[in-house]
Amino acid sequence: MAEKITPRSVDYSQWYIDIVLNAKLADYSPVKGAMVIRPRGYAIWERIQAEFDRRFKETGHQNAYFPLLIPMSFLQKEKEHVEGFKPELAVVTHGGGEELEEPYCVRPTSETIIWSMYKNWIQSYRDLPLLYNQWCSVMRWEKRTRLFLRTSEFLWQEGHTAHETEAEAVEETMRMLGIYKEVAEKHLCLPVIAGRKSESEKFAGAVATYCIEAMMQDKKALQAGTSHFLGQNFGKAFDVQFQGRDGRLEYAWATSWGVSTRLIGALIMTHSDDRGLVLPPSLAPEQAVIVPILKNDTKAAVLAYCEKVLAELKAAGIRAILDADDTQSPGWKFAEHEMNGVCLRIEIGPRDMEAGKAMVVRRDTGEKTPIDVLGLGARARELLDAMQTSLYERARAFRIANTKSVADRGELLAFYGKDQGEGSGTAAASGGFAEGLWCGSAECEAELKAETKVTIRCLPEGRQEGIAGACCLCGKPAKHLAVFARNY
RNA sequence: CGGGACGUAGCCUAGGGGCUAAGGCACCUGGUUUGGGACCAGGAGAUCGGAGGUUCAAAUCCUCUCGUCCCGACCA
Repeated sequence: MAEKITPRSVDYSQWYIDIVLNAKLADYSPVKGAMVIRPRGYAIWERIQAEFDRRFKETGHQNAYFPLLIPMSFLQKEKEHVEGFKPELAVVTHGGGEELEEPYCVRPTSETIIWSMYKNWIQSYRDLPLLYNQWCSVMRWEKRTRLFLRTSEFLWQEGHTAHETEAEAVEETMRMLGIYKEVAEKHLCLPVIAGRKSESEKFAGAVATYCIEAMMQDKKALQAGTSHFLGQNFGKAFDVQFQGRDGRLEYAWATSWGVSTRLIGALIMTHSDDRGLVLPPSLAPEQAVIVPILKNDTKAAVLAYCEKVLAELKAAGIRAILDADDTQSPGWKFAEHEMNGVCLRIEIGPRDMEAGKAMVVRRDTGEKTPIDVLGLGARARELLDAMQTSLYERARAFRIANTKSVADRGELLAFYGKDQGEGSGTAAASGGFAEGLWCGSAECEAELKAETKVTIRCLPEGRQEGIAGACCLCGKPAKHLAVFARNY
């Protein structure tokens, strides 16, 4: 059984790939570095999208769409931006059989083309704020790719807003970070740390980058979303000036923020197990599957009974299916639905039918409970809710158990082990999150990275007050509390 | 872009100069089954990644090429 999935303890990376492929979430494509998102994976993305999109709209944002291709010269208008993205651009040099006068790049992110348009749309403070978002794909020519986590083309949303004042833009940056955290925790059941990036880790062209960071089961960090305060960098680069209430011209203040299909990778690496995918009920395409136990003499009766149960589940608002295929054995179906991450399995055979019961099995715990078919919808709902809570709590407990406060260099190095090795990714290899004080110098950061591959994931929000003590790297007076980890 | 491994059916693997390229999984047909990945019988599926060369003879040897994976470097 389950020879299809490499256990996490043997090879975490391979386990992850096995889950993605076997649960039919995605597949490798003929295009190097690009993957196909299959219907089962896309269905999850659609549910994630729906949660974000609703909140974007509730906070006043509108969806729009900008071109895939961006004139190369646009990228060059913001110095740091072009430096940051140039190495990973795909460039279009020909069109209609002729060489283009000016090459286009395939968007790696859309700040530049969007701000080139904002110039036309913003003249007065009355035109602000402009709160636009687009759902699209972007392309970054990555040298080394991993399904969902890093592919050359990926799906995401990018919000781009323009504001009258710095304070408003900062507020927007934090509002969106808050929405990311809320959806990550409530729906993806990912406990995340929200915080600010260090200078060296921030977005190319931003004044400040904020992020949410999650811990995967191998104790490595995964950046799950980012929100940038861009200051007036793009306003100036694209000459987006407006006349303010005082009659003076000022450059617009900007933010941008994004989450991508990488979230699906986070979902997998946080909750799934050696049997396959485990999904939070709120995002699972199938929340329950009824597996009938069919025997020759009782087949018709059991199936009819299952149909009634299915109707009751649906009436209770549960996304349920009936697996009536009689060419596969129940055991085969059990394994298959576990692989696919169906939250509840409801076994119904002649014995259950006689007793008016169904055997309900939770995907995350494997717990089996015989439940009266009368009122099954409501009970299933309770189980799904409990599962949603417990996935989050379990992940949170895991993160806490693998987070350590460190006072000095010795403790930090001991926590991560001298040699990073990556251990080809066995779950024990990565240490976890370390919390320590930091002086703020890029040298400390760079040195640590070179030595151990550990980086500052973020400076957690709300914990930066009253910092006193020595930098855990160099011993000089500290300015920040930092969360350290190896990351994806 | 450096180091390594590898391309044989949808997938995994055998065959390393010779006669009809072998097996497992998956697939199709029929039947018996069905409470943790069922069984029997039959069937379909391959110009052995591509090009060139050596040879009476190439999946097999040589050269080139394309591609994939792993490890680095790179990377929100």
